[in-house]
Amino acid sequence: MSENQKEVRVRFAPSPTGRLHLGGGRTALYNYLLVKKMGGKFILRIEDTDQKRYVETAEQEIIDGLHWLGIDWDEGPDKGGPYGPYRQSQRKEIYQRYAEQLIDQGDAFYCFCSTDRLSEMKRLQQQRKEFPHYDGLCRDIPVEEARKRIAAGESYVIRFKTPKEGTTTVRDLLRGEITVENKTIDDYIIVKSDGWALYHLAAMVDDHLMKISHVIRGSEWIPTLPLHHLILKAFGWDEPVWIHLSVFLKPSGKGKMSKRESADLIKDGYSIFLTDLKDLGYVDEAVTNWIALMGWSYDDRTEIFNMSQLIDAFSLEHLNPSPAAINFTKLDYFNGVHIRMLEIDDLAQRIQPYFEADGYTADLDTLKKITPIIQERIAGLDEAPKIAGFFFEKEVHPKLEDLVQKGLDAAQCADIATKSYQILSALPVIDKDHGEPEMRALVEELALKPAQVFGVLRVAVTGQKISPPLFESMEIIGQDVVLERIKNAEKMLKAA
RNA sequence: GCCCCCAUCGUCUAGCGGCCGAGGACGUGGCCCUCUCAAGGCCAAAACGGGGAUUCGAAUUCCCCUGGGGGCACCA
Repeated sequence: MSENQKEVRVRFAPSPTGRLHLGGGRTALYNYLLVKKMGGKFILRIEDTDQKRYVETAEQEIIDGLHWLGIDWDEGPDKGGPYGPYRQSQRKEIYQRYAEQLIDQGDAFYCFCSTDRLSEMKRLQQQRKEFPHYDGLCRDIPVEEARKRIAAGESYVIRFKTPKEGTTTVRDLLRGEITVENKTIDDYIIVKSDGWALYHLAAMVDDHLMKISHVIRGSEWIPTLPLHHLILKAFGWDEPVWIHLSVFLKPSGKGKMSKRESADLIKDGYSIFLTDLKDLGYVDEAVTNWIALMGWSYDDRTEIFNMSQLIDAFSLEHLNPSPAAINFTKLDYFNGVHIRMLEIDDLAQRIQPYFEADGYTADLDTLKKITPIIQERIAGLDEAPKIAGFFFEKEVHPKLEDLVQKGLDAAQCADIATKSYQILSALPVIDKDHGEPEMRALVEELALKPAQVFGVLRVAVTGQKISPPLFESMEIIGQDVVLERIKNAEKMLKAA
């Protein structure tokens, strides 16, 4: 296989330090779409070299979140693969070996500077309005001497030896060439004093060993891209195609969302965390569609996509490098659209947990009858019990003020209830053919507006001013219960 | 402070030199439909940040400014 037609291999490499959010989900999505589109392998790699920040539950949440979005991988910690292990914490020796190689080649050096000296150095530099960077004190300590000091027990880190002259240019697929002066690239630490490699070394080593062809990652990596290029060059390895995605900005467009702001969002029914979105009533199809379109587009009009359509349509060329503000109202729209596209049985099953969460015992058979009449009325799965919970209530408790319709008084509404009862009780059954014609005749007879007559019935039968279509609802509730509820409303109105 | 990235309606975006007196979508306003609420249909308001340059011709190319964002850890 020649250079330009090697297999597409991409990776999503999250750090298990927190929760999977929108930005991570999108990065994973684009990686996944590329692979599915081009044919190739998707690798999940866990970057857990920092044991201090490790969060026990994070890895599982990442896996759950990705699965929820419909993303799956070919190689990863949970499935193995030919280039494992896929958890960096299990690859410590590999990184040490490559770090040694860099030392031997003269591309890295041992550094014995104390953190005290380093922070003092940084303080002085900032005072002089310079950018904080390593001053090079240990840069030229001969390797033999350094190894003696290490043998004597001195603590050390390994730093990459950056050239101080010239410039480095790296090509990013959507931004073109990025050039920086070498003197602005610090002698970054690549191995910590505890022996663990840092991202800059570990990721480059793994990407090479795992034969990654395209690196799609967040733009927060652009500043260290030249360093990564230099590291790859020191090893003599091929470079992947670099693709740096834009960041997500808060809805106002002013900056990234802070931890605090992210936590506060939930109060408004939104969240940037994937697993929260599910609980909030969003369907995965909508979330996938939504994040796919923040930073990528297909053409000037198509925007409703399911996963397979996304795969068909995806191309790197349509990626957009500019930062995008998160627009939750558009997510609500996508959610409504995708909910309306679901099959009845599917939707019925998906709303069931939300009824249970709200304390209703909702059987699937009834749910399947309700689903068609609420499908286009809910913008989120969580809204289903709010609008249709009364179907599972033994009795409803309408408010008198709701029962009395605009332009009418209680006595008039009581009369409507009385007459409705007579009409509906005389029917063999209430369904889509029996009930509405007769009731419309009553509207004529009383010379009232449909809304007034149906309004009394709606509140009496559902207990709510807002409900799914009246007659379909009554059919599901059943004639006996409907009549009982009308009778009850009639009593309330007469007593008023 | 230094380095880097980005720049079309409020927001997400189409546009890759003439098809643009700038298209779509969300949201907003109005109308229609209508048993409530939705959904749906129609209409409207709404943008190329500024200045130079290149060109017969620039939203599209180049430069400067401005604005916004990201980075500057023994985190990723």
